[in-house]
Amino acid sequence: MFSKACEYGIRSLIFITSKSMEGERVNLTEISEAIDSPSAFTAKILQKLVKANIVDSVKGPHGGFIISQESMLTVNLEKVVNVIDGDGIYSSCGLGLSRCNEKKPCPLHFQFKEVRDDLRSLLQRTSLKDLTGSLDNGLSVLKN
Amino acid sequence: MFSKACEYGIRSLIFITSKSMEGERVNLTEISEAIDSPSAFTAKILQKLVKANIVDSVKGPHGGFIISQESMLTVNLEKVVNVIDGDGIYSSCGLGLSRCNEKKPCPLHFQFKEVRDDLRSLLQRTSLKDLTGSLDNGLSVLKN
DNA sequence: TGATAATCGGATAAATTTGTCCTTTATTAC
DNA sequence: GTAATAAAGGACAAATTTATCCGATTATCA
Repeated sequence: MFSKACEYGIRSLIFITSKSMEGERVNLTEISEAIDSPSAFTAKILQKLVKANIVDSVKGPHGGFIISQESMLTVNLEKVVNVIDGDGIYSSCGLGLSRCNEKKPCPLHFQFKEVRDDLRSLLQRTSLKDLTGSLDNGLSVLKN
Repeated sequence: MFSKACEYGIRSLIFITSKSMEGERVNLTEISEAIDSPSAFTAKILQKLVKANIVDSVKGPHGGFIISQESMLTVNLEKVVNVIDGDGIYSSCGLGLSRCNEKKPCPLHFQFKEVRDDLRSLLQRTSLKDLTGSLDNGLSVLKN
């Protein structure tokens, strides 16, 4: 569904958000251990997210990544997915046609559009903060 | 969403089904032209679908691919996707955790499961024949 | 029975995604 | 200011997906 990069990106952000709520910055090592991801690869993804102003980074000792109170409320998964994977997953044709729309649909267009729209609205209405609740009280995990 | 291979596979099957309803076999060249796909790559995918008994193939002059009346009714997209891409798209974790379930869910598990289940049920209830109707009366296309 | 038309199957190549390594740059603490 | 620390960024490597090529095999028809 999502790329590996996107999966790592979302998991990173959830972890960072969880720590940021307590005012703590987390560094790359902590992140990649917490979410069980290859650290150098995760670093690349975080760079993208920093450039997209989703997360802030601080260099030097006690540096790391942090998300502002505002961002954790306003940034939703749609934006995150869009930054990493692009908008293909909720906008492009299920059968791979380059121009598929109501006027010239693929045979699956109308049925598929519903599922795609549902996915999009799920991603839209889910903020980073929404995802940390279950994590913090131990009802969900970021690795296994 | 689906791999390129899967997209080509589904489009191929829709085209073959459409022709098979008129008792016509179609060869690889006709298929890859009709759906605008690389023919050698499409051949590989069709091999898989032949082995999975979704489509029949006949070698030699006037050979080609054909789908039985029974198959076009009983084969649904879930089976096709499963043969080509595996069942990951409707069974595996949205955030990439290897073991994610109600007991040990990822933070997105329950919301994501709904969309995934909707996708699965769409694929389950859609047979190959279902997809040919709009194509035959020109209301949908397989390339553009 | 031979020529031909078609799929089958293996090897290989190109492109993309995933992942690593190393140097540079910025920050903090001493 | 200097050393230690952490992200940034570039180059490269591995793995996977996408795609091509070609010989082998099989079936049909004249």
